[in-house]
Amino acid sequence: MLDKRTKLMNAAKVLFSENGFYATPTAKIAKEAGVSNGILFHYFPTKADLIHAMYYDIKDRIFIYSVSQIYKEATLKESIYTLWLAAVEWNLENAEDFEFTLQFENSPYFSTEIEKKHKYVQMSIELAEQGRIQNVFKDINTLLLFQIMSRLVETNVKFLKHNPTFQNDVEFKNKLFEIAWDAIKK
Amino acid sequence: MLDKRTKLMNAAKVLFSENGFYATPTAKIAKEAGVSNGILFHYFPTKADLIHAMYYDIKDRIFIYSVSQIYKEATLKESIYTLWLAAVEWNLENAEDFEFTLQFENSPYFSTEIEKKHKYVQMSIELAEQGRIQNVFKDINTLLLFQIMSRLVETNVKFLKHNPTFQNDVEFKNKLFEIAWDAIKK
Amino acid sequence: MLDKRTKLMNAAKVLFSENGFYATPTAKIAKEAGVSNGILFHYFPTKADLIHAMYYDIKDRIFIYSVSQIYKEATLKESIYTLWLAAVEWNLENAEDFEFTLQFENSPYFSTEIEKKHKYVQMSIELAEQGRIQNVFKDINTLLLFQIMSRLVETNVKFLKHNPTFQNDVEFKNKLFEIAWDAIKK
Amino acid sequence: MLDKRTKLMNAAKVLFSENGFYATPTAKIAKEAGVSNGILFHYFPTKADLIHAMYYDIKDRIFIYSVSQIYKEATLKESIYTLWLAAVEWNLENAEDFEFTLQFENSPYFSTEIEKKHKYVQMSIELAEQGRIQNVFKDINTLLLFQIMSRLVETNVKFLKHNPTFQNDVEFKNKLFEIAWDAIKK
DNA sequence: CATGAATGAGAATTCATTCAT
DNA sequence: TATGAATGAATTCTCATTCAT
Repeated sequence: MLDKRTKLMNAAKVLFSENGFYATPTAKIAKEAGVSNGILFHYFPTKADLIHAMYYDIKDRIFIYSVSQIYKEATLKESIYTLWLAAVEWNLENAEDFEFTLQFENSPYFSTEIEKKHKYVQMSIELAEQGRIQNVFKDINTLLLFQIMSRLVETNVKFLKHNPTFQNDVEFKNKLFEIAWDAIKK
Repeated sequence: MLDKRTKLMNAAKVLFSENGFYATPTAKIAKEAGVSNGILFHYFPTKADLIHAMYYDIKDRIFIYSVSQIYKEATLKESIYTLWLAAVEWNLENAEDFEFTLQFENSPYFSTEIEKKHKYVQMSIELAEQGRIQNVFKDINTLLLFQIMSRLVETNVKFLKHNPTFQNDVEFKNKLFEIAWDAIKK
Repeated sequence: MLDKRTKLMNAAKVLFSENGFYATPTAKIAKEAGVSNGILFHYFPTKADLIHAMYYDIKDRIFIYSVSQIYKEATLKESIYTLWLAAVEWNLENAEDFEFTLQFENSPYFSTEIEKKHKYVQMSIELAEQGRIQNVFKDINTLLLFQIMSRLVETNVKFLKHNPTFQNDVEFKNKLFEIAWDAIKK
Repeated sequence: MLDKRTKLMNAAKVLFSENGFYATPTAKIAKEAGVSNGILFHYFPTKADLIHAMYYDIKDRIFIYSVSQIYKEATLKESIYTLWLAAVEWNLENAEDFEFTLQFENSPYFSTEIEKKHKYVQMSIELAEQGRIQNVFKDINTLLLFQIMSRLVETNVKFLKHNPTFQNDVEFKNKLFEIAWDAIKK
C-alpha cells in the first residue's frame, strides 16, 4: 500500500494534467487519492507547496532516468543526443508530468531561479559548458543553450503526441534531433 | 476617452500579466478599468470570452506590425529574419502581451486548433511552405517549423528581458537569429 | 424594510451575545439575517470588521442616549448621576449590546487606543476633568477615573440582571450610585 | 523535568495570554510544550477542560499567595488592604494569568456559579460579611461587594501595566486603595 | 448601455479530537 | 502513558455571474 503522501501526489498529477492546477480543488485531490481532506495539508501546508513538490519530483525522476541512459565513452554529440532522446521519450511516456510541467513553467509559480536550482538543469548546463569549451557549440550563454534545447524538446513532444505515427519512427526522430543540434552547434 | 470595452481590455492586460488570469478576479479588472462590475459581462459574456478576446487581439496587433515590416523584394531568409525580429521586438515592447500569451498558450484554454485559426499563424505557415518548396528548409511539417520558430522567439525574448544589456546589441541579436535559422534550414 | 447591512448587524448582535463572536460563524449570521452568505463581506470585508463596526455602533447609540439625558443647569454630581444612570439603564435595556461589549472589551480585538477614540469616552473624560479642576474628584488620571466608573457600571448591570427585583427599586439604585460616587469623589 | 501536564499548562498560559484561547489551537499548545499532540487529551479530555483547569489553577495560586499575606491581629481595613494589595501585585507579576482570567471571566465559559465555587471567592465574601456585620461596609449584597472590589483591582492592574512608573510608588497605590475602600465603606 | 448590490456555490485551510501503534 | 498521523466537519472568504434599477 502506498503511503498517503504518494497517493496524494499521484492523484494530483492526474487531476492537474486534466484540468490544470487552478481548476483542481484540493478536496478533489484528496477524494481521488482516497484520503481525508485534512491530511493533504499535513504533508503540504499549502496548495502551492504541493505544486512545487510535484515539480521537483518530476525533475528528480527525469534526472534519474536521463542519467541512467548516458554512457561514459560517449562523444559530446552522443551525450546530447542521449539526453535529448531521454527527455523526449520520458515526456511522451509520462504525459501527465509533461502537461503539468508545461503549465507550471508558464505560471506565476515559476521563475528562472527555481529552474536553476535543480540538478537536472545544472547537469545540462555543465554539458553545454563543455560544448562551448570544445568549440562545438555556438558561443552564447549556457543557460540560454539549455533553454533552447528544452523548448525544442517540448515542441517535439507536442508534435509527436499529435502525430502518434511518428512516435516509433527512428528516422523521423533523428530528423528532429538534427534540428536541435543544428540550432546549438557552431 | 476610451470606450469601456477597451478600458477593460487594457486593465485586464495589466492584471493578467501581473498575477495570471486565474488569480485575477473580474471585479478587480472592472475596478482597475474604472467601470462598473456588471458591464464587463455585457461586453464579454464570460471571463473565458474576455481571455480569448485578449488573445486574438494580441495576435491581430502582432500580425499588423509584422506585415508592416516585410517588404516585397526580400529574399526568403530576409523575410524570415524580418518576421523573427518583428516578433522579438514586438514582444519585448509589449511585455504584458507577451506574459499573457505565454500563460494562455500553456493553459487548458488553448489548443492547436485555436492557434491555427489566426492569420498570423497562417501567414507564417505559408512562408514555411515556400521554404520547403524552395528546398531551403528541412523537410518537415510546416506547422512544426512554425512552432519551432515561435518557441525560439519566446526563449530569445525571455533571455533579453533578463539581460537588458543585449536588447540593443544588433550583433547579439544576429547570433540569436542564426540559431533559429540553423534550426530550420536544410 | 431594513437594509441588509442593518439586518446583518441585528443578527450578529443576537448571535454574538448568545454564543460569543468566536462561536458564531459568519454563515449563521447571514442566515439569521435572511441574506446571502456573500453579502456580509460586501459590507464588512472581514469578520473582525463586523465586530469592530458593532462596537462603534453600540458606543454611538449609548452616546446619543446619554447626551439626551443630560440637562444644562445640572450640577456636576447630577451630571455624573445622569450619565451613570443612563449607562446602567441603557445596558439593562440593551442586554445583547451589553454582553457583546463585555466580551469585546476583554478580547484581543480591543485596546485602550480603540476605547479612547470614541466621543462617548472623550465626553466622559472631559467631565472627569471638570471634577478634578473643581477639586471634587480624587486627584488621579482622568482616563482611570472613567474606567473605574465604567467597571462599576458593568458590575451594577450584571448584578441587576441577576436580581431583577431591584431593577425598578430607585432607592437601591441610589445606593449603587453612592458606591461609585464615593469611589471617585475626594 | 516538569511533568507533561504542567508543561502543557505553562505553554497554554503563554499562548492564551498572547492570542486568547479561541485563537490558540491545541496543537500549538502541545508543540510549545514539547509534547505530542495527542497527550493533551489524555490530561484534558477537552479543550474546555484545559481552560477550566487553568482558571482553577490560577485561583488556587492567588488564594495561596493572598492567605500567606494576611496576619491574624490585623484590623478589618488592614485585612482588606492586604488582600487588595496582594491581588494587585500578584496580577502584575503574573501578567499572563491576569490576561487569561480577564478573557475567561468575560467569555461564555464563565458564570457566577463557577466563580462562587472557589475558596478564594468564599474567603473574600466572608470578609465582606464581617464588614457588614461590623457596620463598616455599605449594606449591600456581599457577592456584589466582592465583585466591585475585583473589578476595581482589575482596573488598577491595567492602569499600572500601562503606566509602569507608578508600579513601585507606594503613595500612589495607597491612593488607589482609598478609591476602593471609599467605594465599599459606609 | 450602465450600475453595483446581491447571490450562493465553492475554495483553501483549520482544528478539536480519535486511534492504531 | 505517549506518539503523531489521520479524520472530516466547520469556517472564513472569494468570485463569476445575475438582475433590479
